[in-house]
Amino acid sequence: MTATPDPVDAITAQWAAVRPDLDTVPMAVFGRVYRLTQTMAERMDRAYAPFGISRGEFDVLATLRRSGEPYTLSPRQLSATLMLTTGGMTGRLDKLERAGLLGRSPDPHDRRALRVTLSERGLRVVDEAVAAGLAVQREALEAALDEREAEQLTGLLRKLLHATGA
Amino acid sequence: MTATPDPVDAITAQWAAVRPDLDTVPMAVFGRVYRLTQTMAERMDRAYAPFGISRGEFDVLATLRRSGEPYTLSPRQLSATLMLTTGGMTGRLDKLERAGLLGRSPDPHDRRALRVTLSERGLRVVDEAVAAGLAVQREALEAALDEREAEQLTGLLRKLLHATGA
DNA sequence: GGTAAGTAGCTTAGCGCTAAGCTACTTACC
DNA sequence: GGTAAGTAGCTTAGCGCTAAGCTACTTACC
Repeated sequence: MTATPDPVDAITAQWAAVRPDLDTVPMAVFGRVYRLTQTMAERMDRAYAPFGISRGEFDVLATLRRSGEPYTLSPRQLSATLMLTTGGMTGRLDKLERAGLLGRSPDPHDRRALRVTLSERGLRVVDEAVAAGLAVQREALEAALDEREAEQLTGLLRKLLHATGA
Repeated sequence: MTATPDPVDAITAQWAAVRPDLDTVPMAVFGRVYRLTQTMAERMDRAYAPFGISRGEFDVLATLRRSGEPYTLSPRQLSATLMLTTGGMTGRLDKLERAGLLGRSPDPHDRRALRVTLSERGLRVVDEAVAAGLAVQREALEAALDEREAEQLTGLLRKLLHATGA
């Protein structure tokens, strides 16, 4: 292992010292996955901040955007896609509606349901924000890995994600 | 790409359809990192539940445990290691102290400071819980990757973590 | 057409966190 | 020894989430 050690190496080394019976390979992988999520979360927050939205709010706008025209989904579809309770989704939609980034209208076919639609401003904001977010991620990725390695990493993560039942 | 597609492949495909100008490689990587954290978080919660502790509380006990005898650190050291505000740490320590898994005592050299020490029960609990948690992670890892791949993944993640400033 | 089971979106209580600010110290410097 | 700056741990207000439960529907089946 000639690579520069990182905080996770320090943690596994500590465990190896006090509990040499433990296999530290799993924590070497998942510890880094967890920390990557943490450190990137901060960076993404900063990328979306100029647009006045949080990561969670971006996710709502992005889900509507990538569903294609007319950029309309139900709160239920959104909460299912984003693995969020309906209560949590109500809060996010309230904030985004107040900010004028989307609108809620009655579903013409089901009187229990609503249709959530991106506003023109919402469309503009998400189109700029997604580019800003991708730029931050690409910067981190390209600073660390070449194209072949990035592809390799994607493949390994896909396999692992399958095994965790995603 | 002969691998079975996963939910992240579906998302990148949707983006490619509506915004073909975007480079989806970064989201293919970080989207999976994020989802892995999410799905494993649920599994780890279930692994620690029999011991009556949450993931966050486990992290406190584990940090004390791997610091070695006498399993003592200050609240400040703990909150710095776990990247948590001191207010958040106060709450975790309160819960763990009430559960009898650790104790707080005055620092003999600095009257502002405290010393947090694992109780005997805390030591037993964390030793069992760390094994239970590792078993869950090992199960997922071994179901997905062979030894060479796991090593490769660790190396790629270490590089990427460096680039995100960890 | 009537009724039971299911679903959509919302409200509420509670949880764990952060940001800000507090008191009680300790440290550095004159 | 006095004073300014720094630090430890705590409290409080506010945030975004979940779990549970609600009303207003829709669907399936007799």
